Amino acid sequence: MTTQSWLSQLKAHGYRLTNARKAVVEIVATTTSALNPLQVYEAAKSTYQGLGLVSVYRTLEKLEELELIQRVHLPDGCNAYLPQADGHQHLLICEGCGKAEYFEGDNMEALFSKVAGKHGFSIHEHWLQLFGVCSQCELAASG
Amino acid sequence: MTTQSWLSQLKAHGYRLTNARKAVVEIVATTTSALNPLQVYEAAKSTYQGLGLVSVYRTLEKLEELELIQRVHLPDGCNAYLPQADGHQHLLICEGCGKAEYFEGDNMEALFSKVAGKHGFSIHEHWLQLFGVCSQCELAASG
DNA sequence: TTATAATTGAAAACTATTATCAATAAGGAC
DNA sequence: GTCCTTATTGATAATAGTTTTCAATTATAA
Ligand SMILES: [Mn+2]
Ligand SMILES: [Mn+2]
Ligand SMILES: [Zn+2]
Ligand SMILES: [Zn+2]
Repeated sequence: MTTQSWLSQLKAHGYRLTNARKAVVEIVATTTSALNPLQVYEAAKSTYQGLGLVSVYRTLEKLEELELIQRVHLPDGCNAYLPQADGHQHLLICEGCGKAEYFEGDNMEALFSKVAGKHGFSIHEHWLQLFGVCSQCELAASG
Repeated sequence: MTTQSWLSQLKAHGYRLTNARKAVVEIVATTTSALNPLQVYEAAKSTYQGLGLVSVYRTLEKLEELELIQRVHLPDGCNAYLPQADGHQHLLICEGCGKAEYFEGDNMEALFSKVAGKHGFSIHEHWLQLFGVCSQCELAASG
């Protein structure tokens, strides 16, 4: 289970397993939509009542260092986090419910070399995100 | 000239042409790299000494409403602005000097329909940004 | 069980952005 | 040009989000 594996990795890196960290990891490791620190705090507090918002920030920072989560930029905020994808993947995000899914298999090398040549840049990295509506939200809207 | 055209558009929408607005427009309309409010403020102050940071925020807000500028998300900040592209274009950004250029002609319909089918989403929008090094920075690094 | 040091939450500090407000000045009427 | 109206201004205060500080707590190894 992801939660346990993340806790093991924290431990393996010398971090102690505290109630605050367990509660935060439990939320972030299993979320299907990107969450900001306040959203994590509110969700995790129902598991561990004594949790402080500061510990959420601190734990997110560590999870990001360990590359277990990644920051996601959205139209209405740029500090939301999601479990990190394996390898090079891109995001597909539902504008209705916020559900985020990764996809891979973009093949944009041709585009990149065309643009690189035309503009005289050498390209190192790219961001690609798709926004749309998931089937569940589609149904909810039409039903 | 872009600066004049932007000022005309502000005027056409009933906004008065003030020193503060002129100074901000002059900077933002001619920049080649995305600037955040503080950067605009500092650059524009050399034109109009009395400028207040608040007026930069207010002017940027209006320019965005008039679709003369657009917000750009970067790895180290999400509140930078650039003159808006004509039609649907994407960004190519230099990691060295911040120079931003637009490009068009991505053809990603095949990718979109593949992803849409596989994930059961209907796709409405996409973000694509390329990061790299421009020829000038390349030279500076090697020379 | 005990000792140690990492971790905690509360509070204070900081930063970026927005709202308030009296003074100013742009632009239309004359 | 002068006058009038009111949009706009910059200073200031307020707010929101995030980080730092710090004494108390607690996870962990001895
Ligand atoms: Mn890719
Ligand atoms: Mn496109
Ligand atoms: Zn949805
Ligand atoms: Zn460059």
